[in-house]
Amino acid sequence: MGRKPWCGKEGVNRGAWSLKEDELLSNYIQLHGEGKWRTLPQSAGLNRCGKSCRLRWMNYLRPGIKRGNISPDEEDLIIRLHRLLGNRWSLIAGRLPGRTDNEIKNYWNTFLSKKLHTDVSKTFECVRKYKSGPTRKVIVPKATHCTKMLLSVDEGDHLKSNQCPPSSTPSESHVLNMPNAFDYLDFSEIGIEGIFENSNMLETDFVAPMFEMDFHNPACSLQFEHHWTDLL
DNA sequence: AAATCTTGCAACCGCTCTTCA
DNA sequence: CTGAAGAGCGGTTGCAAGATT
Repeated sequence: MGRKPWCGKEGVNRGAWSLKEDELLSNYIQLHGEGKWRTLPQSAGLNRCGKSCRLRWMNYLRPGIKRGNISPDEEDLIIRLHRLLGNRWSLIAGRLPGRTDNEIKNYWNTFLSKKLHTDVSKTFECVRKYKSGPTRKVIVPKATHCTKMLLSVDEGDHLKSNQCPPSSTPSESHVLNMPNAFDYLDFSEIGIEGIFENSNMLETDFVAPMFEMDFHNPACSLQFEHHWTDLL
């Protein structure tokens, strides 16, 4: 005995919702409240899948939904939250009143992923220039402990299962497989302004889709530390 | 002006998680 | 503990509208 499907594949309306359908759904939910999505369509007189009704209500009909015009502040928040949470659209949406996970996901896929792709290229170019430049007149506050690193999602996934590198010998550690420890610093802790003060790049331009990882084990942090303090 | 391509977004699908009997 | 139902999530698709050729 399998589980019952949300709705039959045939006989229900699909595609764009009509005004009348929206009205029926809104009226029903205002009277009876949300929930029981499977049986709602029949009770509300809708020839729709319950799942479809839920989606329509959550993303468009629910009171307080904002549509379009993502403000610069909201965009900035989305970028920051995405860096922290990844593709957890519902969690990100939870921090943006009136915005839905679907809208944020669409916005990310159509605008921000492209924008950030460009920014990452700019970032690597900037880092390259910094490292190869003849004059490096910057003063960077040196952190004494590395307690946090930003890793690419793949590496983050790898490390999540091993909070510490598998080898106690740094040279054998997979950490060295990272292209450059410089790329993995959490600049918020050591002062990105100093690093880029002579470049044309703004701190706000330094945005990359990275996974933030905290090291709760101090010994573990120290294993990583020399990889990046050597660079400073 | 017509055909084709691109883009943005609403909606769908399949899966997982939670709840409850 | 188990399994079914309810709910939610994230990836993907399909289509309309605008842009380009």
